[in-house]
Amino acid sequence: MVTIKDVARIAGVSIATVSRTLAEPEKVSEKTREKVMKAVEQCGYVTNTLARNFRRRRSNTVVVLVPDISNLFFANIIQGIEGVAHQNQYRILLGDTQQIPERERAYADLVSQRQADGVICLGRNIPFTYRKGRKTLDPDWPPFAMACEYHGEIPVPTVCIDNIGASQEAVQHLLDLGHTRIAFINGPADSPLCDDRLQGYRRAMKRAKAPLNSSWLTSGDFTLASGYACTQDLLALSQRPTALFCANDEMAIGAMQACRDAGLSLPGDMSIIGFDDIAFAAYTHPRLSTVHQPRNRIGEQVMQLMLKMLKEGGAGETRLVLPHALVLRESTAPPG
Amino acid sequence: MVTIKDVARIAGVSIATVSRTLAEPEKVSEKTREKVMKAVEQCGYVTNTLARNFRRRRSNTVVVLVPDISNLFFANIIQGIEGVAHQNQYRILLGDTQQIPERERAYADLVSQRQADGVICLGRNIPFTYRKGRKTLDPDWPPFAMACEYHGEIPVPTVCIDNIGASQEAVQHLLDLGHTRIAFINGPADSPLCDDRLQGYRRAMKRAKAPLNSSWLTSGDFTLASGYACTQDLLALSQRPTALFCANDEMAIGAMQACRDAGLSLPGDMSIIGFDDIAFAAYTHPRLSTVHQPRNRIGEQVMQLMLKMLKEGGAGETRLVLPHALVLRESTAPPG
DNA sequence: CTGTTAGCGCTTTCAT
DNA sequence: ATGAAAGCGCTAACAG
Repeated sequence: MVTIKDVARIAGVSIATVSRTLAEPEKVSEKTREKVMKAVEQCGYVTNTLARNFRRRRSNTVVVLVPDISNLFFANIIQGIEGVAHQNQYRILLGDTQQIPERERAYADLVSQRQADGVICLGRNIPFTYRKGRKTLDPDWPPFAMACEYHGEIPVPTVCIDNIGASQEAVQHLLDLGHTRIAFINGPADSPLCDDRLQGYRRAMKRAKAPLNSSWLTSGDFTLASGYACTQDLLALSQRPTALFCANDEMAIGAMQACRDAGLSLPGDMSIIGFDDIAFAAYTHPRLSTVHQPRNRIGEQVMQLMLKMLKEGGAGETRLVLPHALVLRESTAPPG
Repeated sequence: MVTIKDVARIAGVSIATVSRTLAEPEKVSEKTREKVMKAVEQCGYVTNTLARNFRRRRSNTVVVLVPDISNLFFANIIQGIEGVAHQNQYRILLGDTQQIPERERAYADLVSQRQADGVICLGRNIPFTYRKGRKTLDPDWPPFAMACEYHGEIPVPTVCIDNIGASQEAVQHLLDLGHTRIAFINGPADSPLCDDRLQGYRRAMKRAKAPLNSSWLTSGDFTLASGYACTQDLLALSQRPTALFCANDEMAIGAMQACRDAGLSLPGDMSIIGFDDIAFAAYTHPRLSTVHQPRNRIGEQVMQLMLKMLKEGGAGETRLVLPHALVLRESTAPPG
């Protein structure tokens, strides 16, 4: 293996000079720089980043915890994160946690082991141990930020959208079309984000004086299959809803299938609106109306936030709320 | 920061003993082990993996190069890779290359920098420089394997399916239904995998003595939009096909939409068959017939292969061909 | 079974 | 502007 020593020997300078030339070229005379660069080329030297990171006590790597990479929603967020990371010489260590606390912990531990400098979490669990009821950030935690999700009590720096507002708008759209029997297929109940979407739903229904029927409140796990199953339950009700608001597009697409299988025509017999605006939403039949989230930007912004924390330590009580947009396509119509 | 020295001091042993206790507990007396473990707990010591990796000259990290993580097909493969990696104390550094050579190179370089021990490539490009026309593995390359894709000339260790056979079966299914005017929406022409799928298509058509019309051969880039666009072109032809074979499910779903927009009924006016069997394929209208690939297993196997190379160096001319399966759903029918 | 010791390759004072 | 030297925290001979 070619090391900095070899380069120094060939160039006839000290290893310190080689190191400087590579890291801070402006601090070295032009003549020396040339000599060194020639030597580097000649022997094919590549900096051993492992040694550098070890010495510098940081890894230029950020762990990104994803609940499930086979959930399309996260892909664009990751691309956003990765783009900014790449521009800033940072690497992304992707952890697909499947919401398993042990795996979340394992990845977060990479920071204590100096394999990573910070943690970005796209799921709803904080991957560090903390006393239940804690309401402040623990100064012992490494640089840590969340995207999409947020914590109910601890003010973790976060990039997200206004889930209450977005949800309310989606339901309002259904109400505006004349629906009042509107069911909601939400995500897991223990998620603050889903809490907010539920609140938005409630708020819209209440404001419109539409009946709130608890059997119209179901929750799935964001998969196609769970959307299908929840819809089957909803269709079996004696008081059938005429419209469905789903907390993500996958469940909405599952819901569509369940309706078709039950012989309903869409959107005539059932209006359906989703959330996220994944690419597939524009390719369903009928095309799915949904709430658009700026996924790429969410990723970019949370990585920027992380970089800031890495440089300056702490980011205060940042909560960056990015704009969403209702995208109306073909899956909603006035009640038959 | 708590280091191995602190633990040694508290436990009253040498740092070597601490290191041993943590790495090879069986080589240490039980009494010492207890002392050390207690000291570790007491001061909250965590091994600095960066220092360890530096000393051991390996990182226990494998780079996975993905052409596009927002392409669903890759997600399950990555999950397979990650699962096996995790079990073996390996980390995955995910590189979303967008097929940009510069980015592929940048990620592959992590190996020369000792940030990673090997490279798994899910795309079709070899991320190392090599003379055009080379037909053998370069011994200077780090442990390197491909999944799904493979190289036309260089015998890179690979895990894949029989693309010629799978493609042939898909087209044969269309032929069996009575179609002869079968168009093919393939992926990018410079991909060996797509070459094989084209060959399978040709073989099936030839064997059935069906007409081979070059205007029925199109290629997209595996996205929904490209499937849509290719289909529009196909529908504008005076000699319209009655069936469509698409090289992935996304393009097939795009094709479905284009057909519907053109007023065709599915599968009556147009049979469509896809490739991959992503989750969405079972939730289209009509449900998409397709070729199933064992994505999780592909990922698991390629990581196993990588582990083997990492341990033993070199894997010979391995090409592991996993079984595929035709999944018939509702999107294919006899020609109207 | 345990301790001593010599680095791994690099960055970073501190002199010069 | 450059060099000498001191480690970063850990592992792995080697000796005892």
